[in-house]
Amino acid sequence: MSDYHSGESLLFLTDEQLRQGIEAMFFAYRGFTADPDRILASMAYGRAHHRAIHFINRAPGTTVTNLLAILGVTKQSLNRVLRTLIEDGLVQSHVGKSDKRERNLYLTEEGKALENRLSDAQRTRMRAAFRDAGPEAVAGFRRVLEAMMDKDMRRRYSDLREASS
Amino acid sequence: MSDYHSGESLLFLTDEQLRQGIEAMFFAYRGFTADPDRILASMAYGRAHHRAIHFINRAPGTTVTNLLAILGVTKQSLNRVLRTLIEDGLVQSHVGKSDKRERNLYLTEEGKALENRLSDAQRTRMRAAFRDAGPEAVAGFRRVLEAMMDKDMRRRYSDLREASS
DNA sequence: ACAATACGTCAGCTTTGTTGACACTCCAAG
DNA sequence: CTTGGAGTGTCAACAAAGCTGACGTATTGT
Repeated sequence: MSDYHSGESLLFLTDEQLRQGIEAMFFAYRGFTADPDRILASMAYGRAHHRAIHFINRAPGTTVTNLLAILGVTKQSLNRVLRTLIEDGLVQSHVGKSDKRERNLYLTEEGKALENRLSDAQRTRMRAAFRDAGPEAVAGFRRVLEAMMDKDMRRRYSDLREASS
Repeated sequence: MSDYHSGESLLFLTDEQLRQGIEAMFFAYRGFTADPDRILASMAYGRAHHRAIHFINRAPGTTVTNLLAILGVTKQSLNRVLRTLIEDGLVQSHVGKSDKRERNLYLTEEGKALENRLSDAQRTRMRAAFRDAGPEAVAGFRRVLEAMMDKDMRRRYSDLREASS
């Protein structure tokens, strides 16, 4: 079960290598969320609020249904988070212009300020990691992560990339 | 705020590039946990059980305190998970030989069987991603992830790598 | 007119994390 | 040999964030 093409240069597909990849993901994801988590903990917010804020900032005017699909949670779960953000004046919900059933979500100035604080913290770590590893490593990082996504998530990820052109 | 050394080849450190890295981590981590999650959902277990099982398998005989540090949760939280695993006969807890305060944790045969099912699912996806991306991309992936870890987590990660030699 | 869609909300449950308090065992140092 | 502290386990209470199911309302499109 351990060697697939013994002798060839497929050593990077060893079970041991794969396990190291798994553990690297686990430990790195912890680092990845650590800085925003610290900021959020000082307020009444959690990771779920961060995610909502991030993607509303990324795609201003997005609808609830779209956000639901991106975040992969239930309506009820998102709604709880969204309601507190709206009550606290970080997010605005406007009735859709063409389709009045839809709500278009926007960050307020205060919301943008928090988004900036959070993603600044996260970007700082990411920037340091990218710089340490170098451009080729970053390209590889991105390639592996993209290959690891579910098919629909890969589509949404690509959509977001194209949207920012 | 967007360009740091305009003109140079540091385009990979653009805020936009960093944000894409952030989103890639988010979507990829979802894929990363999706397969084991599906298996666990069919039992009475969750991700926390998976993590405990993984690291007990990785370092048989590890102590509770060590596991606590690796997983980064509280004693009470881990204990709840560990207790159900012991009750269900997946994990054995032996009183330490030299220091009888410590408990050395081991997987039973049944525990190993579950560990195998779970990590098989996870490895399959990881293997596909690694193969798609190629060995150089994998090396870059690992380099970036390692740079993204907290310092103590990086140490634990290296320790685990060395331990399997 | 009617079915489907988008959204919000109520109620209840689960997992996994948290604090705080307390007890027990055991090791080591005084 | 006593005593302090480390390692462990457990009780209680709570919070964040996910889930299902059910229901209501507004709006849209057929």
